[in-house]
Amino acid sequence: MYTMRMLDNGNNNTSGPTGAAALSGVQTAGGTTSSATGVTTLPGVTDERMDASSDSAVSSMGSERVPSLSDGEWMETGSNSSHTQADSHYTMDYASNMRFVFFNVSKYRMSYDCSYSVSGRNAGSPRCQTERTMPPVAQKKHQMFAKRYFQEQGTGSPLGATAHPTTPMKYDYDSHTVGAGAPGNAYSGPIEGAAGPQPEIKYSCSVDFTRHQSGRSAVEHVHHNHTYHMPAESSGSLQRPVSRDKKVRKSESEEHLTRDEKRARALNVPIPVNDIINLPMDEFNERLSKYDLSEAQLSLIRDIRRRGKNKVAAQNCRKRKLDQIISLADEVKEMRDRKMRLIREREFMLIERQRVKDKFSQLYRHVFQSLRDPDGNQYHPYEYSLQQSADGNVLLVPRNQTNPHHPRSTAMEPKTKPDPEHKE
DNA sequence: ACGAATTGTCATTAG
DNA sequence: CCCTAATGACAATTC
Repeated sequence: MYTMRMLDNGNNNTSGPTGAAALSGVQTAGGTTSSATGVTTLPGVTDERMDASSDSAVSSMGSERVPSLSDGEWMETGSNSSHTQADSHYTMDYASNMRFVFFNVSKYRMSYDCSYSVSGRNAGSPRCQTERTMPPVAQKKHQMFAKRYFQEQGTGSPLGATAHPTTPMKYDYDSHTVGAGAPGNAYSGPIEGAAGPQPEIKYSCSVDFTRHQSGRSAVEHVHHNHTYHMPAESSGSLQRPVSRDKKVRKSESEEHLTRDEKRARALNVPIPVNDIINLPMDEFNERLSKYDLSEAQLSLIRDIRRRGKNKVAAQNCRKRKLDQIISLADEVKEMRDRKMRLIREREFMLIERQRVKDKFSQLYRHVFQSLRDPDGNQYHPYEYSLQQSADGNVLLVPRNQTNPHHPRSTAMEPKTKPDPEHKE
């Protein structure tokens, strides 16, 4: 029975001391595993080889990332255009589909309602006794170096020779391969609302809606598929929208293959890519055990599974990040609104306070002026003031007896409310 | 040509 | 210990 671990071992064997192949550029540099896996092993398959190179991560990073090798190139043999029609259609289809889902989220190729985690798969994962060695981590720089090295040298990969430097790499990849979730969905909430009045929020709806359209011909637009993609089927075939027109050059099935699928096909991997990626470990291992797979195949399978899962994870991660940004934007808006409310409330309270103050002064004057000394004369406000004692009684206090610490307050602004009823 | 955005991948960490 | 999700970083590509 094969396990991922065994796959790793397989890599080790093949690629040497570094262990799991795919991961290290060093390995690749060594001209071993992956490149061997994806490319060299399959001499007869020219397309695949191109694919492998175009992919940023064939089983081992090193050689495969040859920018010059464009998927488009090998997909569209004889065409200088970097965009195959298939690509164009795909892009448009996808873009338009997601676009109307909306906002930035529309940018994500996979549907987001899929749960963030695919947990639960580990549960039944069988343990392998063989040692699993994480590949010594090759630094990315090194990996890239390796890749470029091959590219420049034209060695280690057939691609080097055929690569067309000016041909933009074309991704025919369909994320739906991963079979992640259902389309259209989450993110139906208007971001605009979230971002609210804050124009500074970078993620505005407008950005993407206009994207992908420019530069497309009217003809291409015709083929938009405004339906949501369904999760990939177990068959492993990609769910890229089927282009309904003219490209008949290659079989449609072939055109819609992802890079990994092409690689898998090149190595005659008997298990659908979708299954490789999505099957629970136990089922996955069970499936692997049914075949007698070469190390190259096992290595590729392992990489496909890893990439596939990580791709979904990355998409979820980005979606989540976007969610957080939106959420924070909402929070900011909410706080701003609250601040404005509080400011208005404060202004109201200040006005109210002044109003009560004035009213009190008026009452104070009225009470004070109504007081008379034994001779029937009014008390002079400079000589007396009204003060409230602790028990609530209002006292008429001579100014000179007031608390010296209190600045002589004007009669019009007593500290406490006088009680006309309790004069002394 | 240039920069921003998007996407896939790798490396790493944590559960 | 193994597997996987999460995530930062990078590179390629697109717009």
